Amino acid sequence: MKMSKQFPLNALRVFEAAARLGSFTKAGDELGMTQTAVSYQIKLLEDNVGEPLFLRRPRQIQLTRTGEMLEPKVGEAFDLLRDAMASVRNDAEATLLIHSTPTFASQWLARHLGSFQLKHPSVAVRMTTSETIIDFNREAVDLAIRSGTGEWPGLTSHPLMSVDFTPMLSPQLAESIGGIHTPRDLLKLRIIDPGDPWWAHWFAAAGVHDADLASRPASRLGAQSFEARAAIAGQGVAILTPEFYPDDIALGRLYQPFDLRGNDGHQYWVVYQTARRHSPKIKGFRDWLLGEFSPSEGTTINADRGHLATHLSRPREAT
Amino acid sequence: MKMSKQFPLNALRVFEAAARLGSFTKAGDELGMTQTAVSYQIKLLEDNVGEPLFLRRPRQIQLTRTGEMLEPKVGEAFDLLRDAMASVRNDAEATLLIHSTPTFASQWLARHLGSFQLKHPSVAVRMTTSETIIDFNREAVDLAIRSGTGEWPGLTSHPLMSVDFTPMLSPQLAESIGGIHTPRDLLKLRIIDPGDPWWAHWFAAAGVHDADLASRPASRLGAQSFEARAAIAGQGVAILTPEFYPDDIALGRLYQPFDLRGNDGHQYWVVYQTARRHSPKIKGFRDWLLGEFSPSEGTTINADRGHLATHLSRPREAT
DNA sequence: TTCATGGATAAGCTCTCTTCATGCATGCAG
DNA sequence: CTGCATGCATGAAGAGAGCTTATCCATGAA
Repeated sequence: MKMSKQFPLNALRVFEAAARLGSFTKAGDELGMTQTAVSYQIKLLEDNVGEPLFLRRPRQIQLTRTGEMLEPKVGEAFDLLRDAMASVRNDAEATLLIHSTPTFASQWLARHLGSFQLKHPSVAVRMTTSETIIDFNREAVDLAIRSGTGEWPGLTSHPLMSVDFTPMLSPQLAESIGGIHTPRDLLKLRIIDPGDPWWAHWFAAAGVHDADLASRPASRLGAQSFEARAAIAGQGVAILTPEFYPDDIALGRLYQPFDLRGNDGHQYWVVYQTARRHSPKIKGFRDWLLGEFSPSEGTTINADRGHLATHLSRPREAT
Repeated sequence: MKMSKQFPLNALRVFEAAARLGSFTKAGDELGMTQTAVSYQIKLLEDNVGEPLFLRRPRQIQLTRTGEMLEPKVGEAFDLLRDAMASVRNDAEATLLIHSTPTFASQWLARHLGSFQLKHPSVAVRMTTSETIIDFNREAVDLAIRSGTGEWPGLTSHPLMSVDFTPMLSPQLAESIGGIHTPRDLLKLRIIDPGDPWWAHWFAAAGVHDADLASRPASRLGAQSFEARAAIAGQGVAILTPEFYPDDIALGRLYQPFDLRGNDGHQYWVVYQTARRHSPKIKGFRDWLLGEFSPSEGTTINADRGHLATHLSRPREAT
């Protein structure tokens, strides 16, 4: 015997409406079904209970004693369910869980998030960061920002910006060796995190092939922002993404000696589960984010479920 | 938009079980469905809420914050529903509503009901009476006893006893005219309710065709039991159903001068809605009642829904 | 490694539930 | 008092939700 059908749930919902409204027809209207269906469901419930719940009088129905016993509890139960669903739905819109790389979080989101809050005052944002790429199935995250190729099955991704990199240092440090005139000049200075493949990539692009980076003392700081702090403090030259430091550049704390930027083909993406693409808060954040990156145009392309994201939309500045 | 599907009820039930048991598979077992179906229902609910409710970890699932919000309320609501259904089901078995003709109620049921109570101590009997035949759709009645032909659409009827009738009077009254020797002797006495068709029927059967009943003063008392009281009090001769007065006969308060009994083809029946034939309390009462009327055999035949009752089972005493 | 566990996905079928059409009883208006 | 409107029941037929079977995948344990 099926435990499941311990009691006919739908029939109870119909009963609740019928008892409340005192009419099968009205109940049908409220529930968006015909009077016939209501009649059927009530009978179903009566069969299940083994006892009539309504007396069918000519132009009205009336609860039996049994029906009167049932009605308040059932009503209360459905109130609870309605309430539970409503609160969850509201809450579902109320807090947005964002995951980001630490760098993007501290260098970009931290400074821009305020404008999103202004636009969506009812949404509370909670942010988590990690270098690893999270699995939406295992972590409670609505939306993530990550770098990569943009191809993640089951997820939709929109490109935000390309991850360019170029050496940066404090103007004071540059002046200490009489200015940086050629890429090779950089080698006179301490290289922050010389093991970073970005350095090799950039020097190659700059035509410097004999830079002996491997022999230099390693000093991986982990997140790019730490390296930036170190560079600002004059501790050396770092290879950074300029977009992340507009303020430091404007204030003269960081200096980009060459226009040449490296790019390893990765970009930043905002990603979310394709199945949830219609969630208002997700849509809201995505649209805001894309708007921030291309004020004029709002190009957006979806990945089809389960395969191959698409991209396009030029990064704000190409090399 | 369908109001009805405000929220997916079945999905909520499944969610409740899954959240409680911490496993889709176990929930499926409890609900008597496959893991696949559980997965489907949960996804349905998540779509509806717009937010995941479980994190799918390798060998376990875990509620998200949203799921945790939902679980207690939903659990409570289903407890309420379960409780409501249980109490109604119990109550459904706990009280039995019987309707009867006043005569049968006072003359037969009143004296025998005790044995039913003994047999079914958990069932409370509430009895209503009226001369009219009640409509099961309009009155809250589980089971009725009525006289008639036994043919009522939608109802099942079992014959209890034939409604025989024969003149009865107090022995004292009989003696006051030197005893009752022939049917015609009765005409020397006051006839209680001479307009009752039973009298004409009986006199005709007795071969007395010139009894001028119409001219006698009418005195309809309504229920047969009142007429019996009057007869016992010596106020005249009444036409009664002897089975109803075994005690009065045994105690010498009523006297049946002739074996001849009239019968107009009606009998007493116990009837109930065929659809409810499996209700334990109804079955219990019916079986008890039929047992009382034929201790040896328990013949019982159902009427098919909507048509033509059947009968059989000989009344305890035929004419 | 291999096995066992637990969940997701795909496709197809079943049976519940719904609608449509109709009937019946009653109350109300003219 | 007749005719109309209201409200529920019944029966037949169709749609589609929801279930099952079959299969796959990932992980933790032996």
